[in-house]
Amino acid sequence: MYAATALSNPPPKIDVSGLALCRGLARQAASRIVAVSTLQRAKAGETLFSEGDDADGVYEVVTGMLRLYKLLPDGRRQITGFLGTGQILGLAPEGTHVYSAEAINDVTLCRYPRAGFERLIDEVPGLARRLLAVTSHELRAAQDQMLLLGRKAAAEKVASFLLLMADQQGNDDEIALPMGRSDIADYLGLTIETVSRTFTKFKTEGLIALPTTYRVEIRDRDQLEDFASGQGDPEL
Amino acid sequence: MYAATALSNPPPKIDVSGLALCRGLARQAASRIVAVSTLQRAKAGETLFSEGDDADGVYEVVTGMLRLYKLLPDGRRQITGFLGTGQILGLAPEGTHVYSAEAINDVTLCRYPRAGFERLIDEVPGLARRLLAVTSHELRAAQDQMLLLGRKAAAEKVASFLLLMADQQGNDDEIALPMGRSDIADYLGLTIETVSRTFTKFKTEGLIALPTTYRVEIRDRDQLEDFASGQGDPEL
DNA sequence: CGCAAACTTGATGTTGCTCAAGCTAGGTGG
DNA sequence: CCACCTAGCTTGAGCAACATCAAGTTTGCG
Repeated sequence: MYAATALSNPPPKIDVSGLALCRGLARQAASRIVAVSTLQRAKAGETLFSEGDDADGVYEVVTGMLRLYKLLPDGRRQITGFLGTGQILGLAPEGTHVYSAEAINDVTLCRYPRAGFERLIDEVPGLARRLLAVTSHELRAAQDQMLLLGRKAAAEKVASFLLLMADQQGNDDEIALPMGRSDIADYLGLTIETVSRTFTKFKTEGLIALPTTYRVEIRDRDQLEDFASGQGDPEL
Repeated sequence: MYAATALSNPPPKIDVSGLALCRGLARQAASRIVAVSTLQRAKAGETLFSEGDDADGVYEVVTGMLRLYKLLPDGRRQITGFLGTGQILGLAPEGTHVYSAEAINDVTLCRYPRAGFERLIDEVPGLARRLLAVTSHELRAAQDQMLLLGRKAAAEKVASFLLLMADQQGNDDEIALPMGRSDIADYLGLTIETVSRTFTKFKTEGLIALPTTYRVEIRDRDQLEDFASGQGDPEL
């Protein structure tokens, strides 16, 4: 089912049509991009690259999930995003990565080395535009996250997070959370204790169920959406 | 001195070479872009467009300063950026603006209407790539801001803000703050009272001087930088 | 079955928010 | 030209939300 399974040594042909970076491009354009790409794997917890490293290429997540983050000198961490299948990372026109990237679980990636990729941007029609769409979409997500971090209360942050995850995963009310509580806390600008307490509160109120620590079931999406937009019942 | 002054009815020729959007493009490419552009002005407090509006075009700030922001239904506001001379806004590949834009003081803009601009992206060599650089740079700023909003304490936020403004303005220790305290508060995820108290504290400690409400002089950049990166003396 | 890591729950503390007065500067009209 | 007026800034006192510190408890793995 997963490409990762099929890939277990030695890696066979990639399913070209599935690469998100090529979505919307002509067949010939897509095949030129695929030509420079290589598959890469990372184990859970492994670091792909760190903030400040030379950007050696662009990556696309094939399976698994990554966390992107920035650190303060004293170790405080802000996770800027969780990336799943089809999402792009590593675009760094200024030459160095501005965030670190780690695998949350085992991850398969498609890597486009910098050298070849840079050339393709100018040569492959539509590619620059496709990348523009990708970064614009990321920018939009970043702005939503700024609103969340700057102006939402803890319960509103957690509700927004659950709905975002549900959205990313398509399936409406059964969410997988591959990341731990401390990743969630560092994504929402909270502590793990506050995240945990809020989960418990939502469970007690019947908004969600927690079959396991890493799995959430949405029970009352409407009320969760009210919370996420700041209209939740403050009594709860 | 300002283009705004020179422009007072009727607008004369634009100084093409000064348009930031065209930076790095060939002369002929630049002139095609300028051909579709029009000048536009906005008074202090005026709204350029609101979140959810159809994106009718791309803008470049020529003089003055804008605030970009998002709102929650109950009126809580998060300012996602302050834009000065040479900065681009309004790129919205999905067709609608994802933030609102207002003039802080009187502003002069260069507007590239959507219709013509879309075509140019495909036709003008290097333009798509130039736009990619612009959005990548914005994305970088957005990620810095996420770290600030999620993980920095009040004094660290204010110190970071002052240094950012100093940076944007080039001149090292005399900063103009065209925006009011409530704009600063909504940018940093604080209240105006906390911003005001922190300014007073920095002044008392000799890190800054406040000749007027809208003007800051940096007196001890090193210590301000320590604060901004979270290494400031917690005793202060 | 035992161990360690991660999560949950509880008690207490602190930062920054809220509410409430003053204060100041800039603009207006007498 | 000056006094007034108002919007915005500053300052203060009390409070609430979330962080911190400290045990327990669960989960998954060897």
